[in-house]
Amino acid sequence: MSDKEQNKALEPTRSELEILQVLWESGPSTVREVNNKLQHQKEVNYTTTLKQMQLMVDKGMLNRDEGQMKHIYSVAEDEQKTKSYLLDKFVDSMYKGSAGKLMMQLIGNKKPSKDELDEIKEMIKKLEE
Amino acid sequence: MSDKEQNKALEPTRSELEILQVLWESGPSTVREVNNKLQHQKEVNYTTTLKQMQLMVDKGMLNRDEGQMKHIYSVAEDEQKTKSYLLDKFVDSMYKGSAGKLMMQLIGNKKPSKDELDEIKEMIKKLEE
DNA sequence: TGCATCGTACGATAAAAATCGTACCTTGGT
DNA sequence: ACCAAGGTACGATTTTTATCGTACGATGCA
Repeated sequence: MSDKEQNKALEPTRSELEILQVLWESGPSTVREVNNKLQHQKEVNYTTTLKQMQLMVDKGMLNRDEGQMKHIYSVAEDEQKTKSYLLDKFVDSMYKGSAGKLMMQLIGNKKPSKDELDEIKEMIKKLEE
Repeated sequence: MSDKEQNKALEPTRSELEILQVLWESGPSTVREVNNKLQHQKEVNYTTTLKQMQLMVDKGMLNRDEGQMKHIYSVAEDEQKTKSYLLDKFVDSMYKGSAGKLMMQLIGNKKPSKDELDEIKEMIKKLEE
């Protein structure tokens, strides 16, 4: 797979991302299951979701198990890999690659909980060793 | 301005974001200046950038000073406001709103420099007070 | 004054993304 | 064997985003 095609699998469009999120959350699913979850957020026709997921298979973004009539779809790329990729792109484009700047903003926007803060401190400690 | 339209001014498309970034970096500029900077990243026709920026004015995303022949464009929304908005959306959709989770990932991805780590620790300390 | 240069306006079009209708297949129950 | 229910396939279309060509107005200067 070429780099460009490779990136296609990592650069979901807005509605592709919605589908990925359902699959990340629920694990391998049928189209109907995904569509049902999507209905919670927006109105969308079953065949629209079906088509969308078929296209995602073509792009290598999803895998499909055609064993049974109800095909089972699962994400092709590792969840973390995709999220890392998107996060990096986000940091690079919005904060010129400075993780620190983003964190400043983040802490200002959403106050992390005490538990989360502890976890972060833990990570920092490990990094410093 | 309705909420939906309001959000339009805060939800740039990919190429709109490229233009915003130039303007954030350089301040108010002419189309030619923006286009020149864009050329560093990709090949794009002058009139394409012009049209794009005109559309952005229509959306309320940019302001335009037509005082001289060379119109001067500037971003309409505050840079921080837009970035906050996008960051929130990103955290919400990718990390279910957990700033902590994102930070963990961030620390794992881009090893922040020692200085950045210190800065972060400083912020955490302040938050805990 | 004529003309090359650089600017805007804007319709047309291309390309990408999203949506939907319809045809048709498979399965289980009666 | 039939049919209702629910599945896939896929072409067509709509909507959104991106790009460009061409017309035409301003300006400066030989």
